Amino acid sequence: MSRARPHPTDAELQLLRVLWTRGPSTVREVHESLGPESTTAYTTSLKLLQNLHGKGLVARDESSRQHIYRATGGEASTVQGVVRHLIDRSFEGSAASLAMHALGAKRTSPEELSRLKALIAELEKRERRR
Amino acid sequence: MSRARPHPTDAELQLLRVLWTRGPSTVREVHESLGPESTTAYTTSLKLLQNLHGKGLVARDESSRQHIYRATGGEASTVQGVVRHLIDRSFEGSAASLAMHALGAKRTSPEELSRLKALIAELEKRERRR
DNA sequence: TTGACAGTACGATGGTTGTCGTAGACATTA
DNA sequence: TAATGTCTACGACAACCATCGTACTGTCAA
Repeated sequence: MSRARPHPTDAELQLLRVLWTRGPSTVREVHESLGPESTTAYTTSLKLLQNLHGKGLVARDESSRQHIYRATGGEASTVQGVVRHLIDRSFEGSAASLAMHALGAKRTSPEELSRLKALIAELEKRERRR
Repeated sequence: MSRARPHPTDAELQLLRVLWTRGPSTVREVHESLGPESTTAYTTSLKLLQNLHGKGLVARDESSRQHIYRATGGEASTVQGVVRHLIDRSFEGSAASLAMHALGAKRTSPEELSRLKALIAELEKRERRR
């Protein structure tokens, strides 16, 4: 039985995010995509990527000297795993509760609100079709 | 730089939740409100409550032998702190992104969807008034 | 060939977390 | 008073995480 994939930690998620947007990348590319607010050392990024590799959340191509990492899971499913865990653990299983707290926590642009409404409409349609 | 009020961890948040719904309670009351799926020892709950006390997230009345704990912050502000941190750290600052991932992660009842819609409408009204 | 450089591997460290065992203080009752 | 049970305090523990320093390996130009 192959173990379920473990969840990435916060720091790991940031690196995964780079891989999702950039596609397969070397350690250096990932590290330098982290933006100037990240002051951590190169070897920290390297180690985290290696940890992710150990967890099976990224694969790597070792054929060239510079290993090339890519995320094995899509963003949607990976993030949903993290979020689902959070919901169960801290929001009594209610996704809507988390969503509402999120909207209360930070100002959200009208455009994003529209997209959210569209998603809700979609979910309602699906619900009605049950 | 010590933060004024640190965030509770997952396990601590579960205890806080009990205090928010039950009101001020003894350790035993909190521990037994945890439900049967929690198999941890009494002293674990005690220690976590003491940690929360150390963090300033709960206060306690020591006048009687059984100390009585109560949450110092309201649920809304405390949870928002946690969620805001999560949004900044893992969702590129977008509350809507977290909200959408949350709704994608778990099925949500029509009733909850309605409440969510109401909140969005409220936010939009506020936005228009800017 | 050798020096400088760029890469990976790996161990060490310090912090946090969740968990529990045990010791000691206190109350209640026989 | 003594026995028993309940409570808090506290230390120990393993696991996990982020971080970095250092060692090792390979490449390439002079």
